[in-house]
Amino acid sequence: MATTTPPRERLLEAARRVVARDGVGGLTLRAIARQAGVSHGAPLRHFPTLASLLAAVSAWGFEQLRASVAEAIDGEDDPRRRIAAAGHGYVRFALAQPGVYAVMFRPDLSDTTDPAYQAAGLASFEQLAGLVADAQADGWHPDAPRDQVAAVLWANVHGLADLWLHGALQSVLTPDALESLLDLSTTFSTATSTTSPRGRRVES
Amino acid sequence: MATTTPPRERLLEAARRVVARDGVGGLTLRAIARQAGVSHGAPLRHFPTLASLLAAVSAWGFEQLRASVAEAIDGEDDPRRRIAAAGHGYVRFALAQPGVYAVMFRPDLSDTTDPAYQAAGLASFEQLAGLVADAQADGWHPDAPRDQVAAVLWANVHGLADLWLHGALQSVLTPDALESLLDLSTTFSTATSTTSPRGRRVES
DNA sequence: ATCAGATGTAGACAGTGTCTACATCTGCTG
DNA sequence: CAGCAGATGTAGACACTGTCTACATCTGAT
Repeated sequence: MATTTPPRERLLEAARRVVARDGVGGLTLRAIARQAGVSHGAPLRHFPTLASLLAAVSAWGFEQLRASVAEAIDGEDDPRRRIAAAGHGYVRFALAQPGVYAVMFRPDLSDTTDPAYQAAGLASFEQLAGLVADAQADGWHPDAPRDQVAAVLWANVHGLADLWLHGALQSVLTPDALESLLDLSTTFSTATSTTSPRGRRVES
Repeated sequence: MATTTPPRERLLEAARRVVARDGVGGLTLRAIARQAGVSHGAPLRHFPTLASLLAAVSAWGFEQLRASVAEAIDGEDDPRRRIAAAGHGYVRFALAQPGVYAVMFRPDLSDTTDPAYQAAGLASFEQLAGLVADAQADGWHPDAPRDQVAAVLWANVHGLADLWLHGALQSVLTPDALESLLDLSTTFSTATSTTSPRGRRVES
């Protein structure tokens, strides 16, 4: 006597299946309806528009992303190593759900004004901001604005994931280079360094 | 007696106008045709498909991107500062042409197998790889693989530009924070630092 | 002048998101 | 139990899209 899955959930799962199989190009309202086994207009009973359905898919993605990061940092104690581990968890999610990840960052597909979308995205950001705060308390870039540091770290891993999924990097690197890139990236970011380059000017 | 612009060029310019006005969502073949003042089927006389037309737009974008970076690094001598300046030139282009920039990194819109697209993208990458090689010759991360370093730097600025244009960062930062983020990002990347964190383990 | 190629037009087709009118099913209230 | 209200689904329509095809025009070389 398993409780029947509510139609909203079934539609979201159908959308995830479709985007995993056909990519964002094949992610149409009617394809989702077909995948869910309902008529083409049925999804609009639960979402006012395709963009709002995809916003819900994105919100789900942000929650999974947060879980993937949480799992990756679990067990690490050093604040800087936790940040590096978070990057690995981030990229691991993007590789596991490339279609969902693409939808999450495509404002022309997802309705980015959706409250659930914004809340999930913000929660994910604040997860990272918390890690930054811990590292700053540990002496790492203590004077830099926390949210700006978090934004830069986010951009670093997002750029890596996005370019990788785009295929731009595979054409110039070996197909297994992503792990090395991540290590290199966190080496840059979280190096124990003399914080500021104290104006080492090269006078001609 | 100005030589009449060939139809290919007029279509590309029309596409740029449309995406600048209506974003990628409004970038349809028919809207481009209307903007160019021709019938809806005319563009297909010059491009086999919409995706190939957008690939040409992207190729144009990569050339402009390269020019923007070239202009930004002009005058800088120190290799590390040239890399930082390149980042500013990169982001400046993305902000100046947000629509074109979006098309450039959207494989579901642009035909990424287009030879001109790939060539322009590769040339842009090699521009950056050259800057990396110069910095490495100057003692900056001399042992890291050049293309991997270039890929990470590219990811850093691309992630920043992409998240910024997406609007994700404006909601948590002030609208003029992008410049600060860029500086912070290059502080991370090109800091004069002890290169590796030499395994500073914190045993519980 | 005549012909070929480049360029453009207009109509068709399947597919899309969204709307509307109509059906069914489910649970509550009289 | 009867009846009703809301949730859920269906089927058809509409305007719009990318692409194809048949037909027109215009330009330049032979």
